[in-house]
Amino acid sequence: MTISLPDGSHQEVAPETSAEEILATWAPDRRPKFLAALFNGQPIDLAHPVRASGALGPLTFDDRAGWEILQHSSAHLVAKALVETIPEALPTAGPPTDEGFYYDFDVRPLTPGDLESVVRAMQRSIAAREPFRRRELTREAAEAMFARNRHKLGYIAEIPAGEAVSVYDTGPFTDLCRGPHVPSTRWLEGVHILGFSAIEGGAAGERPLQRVRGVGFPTKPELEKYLKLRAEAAARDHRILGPKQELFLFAEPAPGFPFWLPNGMVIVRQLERYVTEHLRKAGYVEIRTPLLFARTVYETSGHWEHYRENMFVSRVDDQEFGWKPMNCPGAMLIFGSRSRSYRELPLRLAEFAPLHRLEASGTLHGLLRVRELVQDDAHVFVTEEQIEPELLTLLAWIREACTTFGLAWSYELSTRPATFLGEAADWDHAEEVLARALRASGSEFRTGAGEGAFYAPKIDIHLQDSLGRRWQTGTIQLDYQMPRRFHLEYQGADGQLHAPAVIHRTILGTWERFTGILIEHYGGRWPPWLAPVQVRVLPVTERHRTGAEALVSELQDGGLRVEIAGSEETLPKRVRAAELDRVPYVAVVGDREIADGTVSVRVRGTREARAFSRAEFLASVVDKVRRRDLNP
RNA sequence: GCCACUGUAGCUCAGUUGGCAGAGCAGCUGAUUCGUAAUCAGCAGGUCGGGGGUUCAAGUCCCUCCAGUGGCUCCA
Repeated sequence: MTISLPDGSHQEVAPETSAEEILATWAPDRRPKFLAALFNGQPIDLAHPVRASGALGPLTFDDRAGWEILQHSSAHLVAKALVETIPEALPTAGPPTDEGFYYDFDVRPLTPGDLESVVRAMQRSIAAREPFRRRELTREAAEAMFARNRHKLGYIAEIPAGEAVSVYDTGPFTDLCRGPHVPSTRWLEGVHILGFSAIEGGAAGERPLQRVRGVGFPTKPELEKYLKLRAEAAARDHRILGPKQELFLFAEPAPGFPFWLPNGMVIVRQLERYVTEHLRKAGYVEIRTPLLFARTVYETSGHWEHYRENMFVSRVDDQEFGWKPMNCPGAMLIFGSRSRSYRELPLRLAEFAPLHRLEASGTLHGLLRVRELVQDDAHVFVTEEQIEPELLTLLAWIREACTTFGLAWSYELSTRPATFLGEAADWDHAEEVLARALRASGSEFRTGAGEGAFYAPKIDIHLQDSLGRRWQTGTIQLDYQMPRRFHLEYQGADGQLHAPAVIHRTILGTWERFTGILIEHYGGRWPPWLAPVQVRVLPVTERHRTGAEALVSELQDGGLRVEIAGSEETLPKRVRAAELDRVPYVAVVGDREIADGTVSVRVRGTREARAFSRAEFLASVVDKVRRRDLNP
């Protein structure tokens, strides 16, 4: 038998030689990293005998496939430990996920105490270095083995006839599994249980399954590195940092409805200003339409049929009024309020109005998922020919915006959902136009099949915070439905009446979610242009207050947001407080500074102070702010 | 909305088998007037998430509601 290896070399081996032996001979020094193998593109156990000529390569934790194998083996370990702890538990399935693995059990609700026992059982198994052993059974033997577990019987029934039914033994525990696995539980010493929760069971009325989630690493130090990163992420959580920096808060009688505090409003106003500057340049006009509309408007727009479960509805004089969840109906009514000419198009109507969405209570999540929100929204009414150039302008703007904020972004093309307005052919066309614009702008994108809005397909912008988590913010939707439903038309150059298309779009998305992401992305270290307080002035002693106040006025006259921290506390303590508050610039004024007209400036994150002339300091900060630099 | 868990001072937390509600930080007052990450002392701050129940006695046990957290479902 001839085996070809990844470096192009070949080995002649006897049949039934294990993958491990072949790979060990091929790369003895790297052997400890190998946790499985790839034979002709198929992952296999290292212990698996090779029975034919072909291409063989190793899999390590650094390969995606190897990573998944380790996650899946970790899931088996959890199942083994849980069944040891609760013998009547029925394991169902335990696949790898994007961030690790889970295993679902048909069992009574778990308690934290159960989890502790499970962890101990896992540690015992790891210490015992139990091998994962594959066995292939007949279908009948497998059915007999799992007779007590109807979930497993269901999986067995799904295995195509003719395909082997394989199980893996880990010590006395046996699980139905296609494999492959790591050679032994020794590989799982970096396994960590992230949590447990109930999930929807199979059929209605069945008890929920209990899901145990975790993540595995081949070694403890790798796990510790991951846990450290998670701790950092927790420290950046906007739900903690936001109230701490007095940006926003939530109160019990208003679940999902944010309160913006003075510091937070500074940031929101800066975002607003950033967007409106662009609106002016890009030919938009602003409108403001009602927050409530009678039900009939939503019947026209389709919201009543497709979005009502997410709407707040109020009854007024025996009439139902819905709080608007989106701005589109108002824009449609304005467009349709008089006859329109093609000369008015593209008509770009921007509206930053509060929107209300009755999000399910369990989905609320700080600023990232709220019930009252404000989008940097606009509706652009266009002719067919104007669509693509407009889309390209928008994509360029999004690129510019993400660069300004220092955020990484990605696109998702969300296509026709299960229930939708209009004709499938219109949707196919709109989806193609969006895809073409993305390609023309040189952007890569994923496709979210069925994720579109009920009235239009969309390009969603996903932002990544610095810890790699993804959030949807901006959106560009190409809609042929709503203009028709509102009977909108314009008179073309040909004298005929035509229906416009409308592009619904946001750039930053909502102030709420975008600010939440920024808090986590910056970890509270705001760029100077966004920082609620840009400069904090510290007089060394009370004698220097007048000098400090003079500096404050000078900086304020220059347009900066400045505050003074008087001498009630010692200087080192005030410096510490400023550093903890992440103030970009700390300006100290004492005898020396007053004598020579300078200011001693400590830039956030640096340990030493530098002397500037007052004018020079003001000019440099103003410049950073004007250019929207990311760092002070 | 579903399942589990959590809720004690502004924040972080302690509070034993049911038996007098505590600490640190923040805040306030006073002293100190200080040179780049914590000066000292004192004071104040609590419907123990809300309501109901068991008990001689409830922060602690039970029921219920609310909010939050994690997942699920959802997500223009």
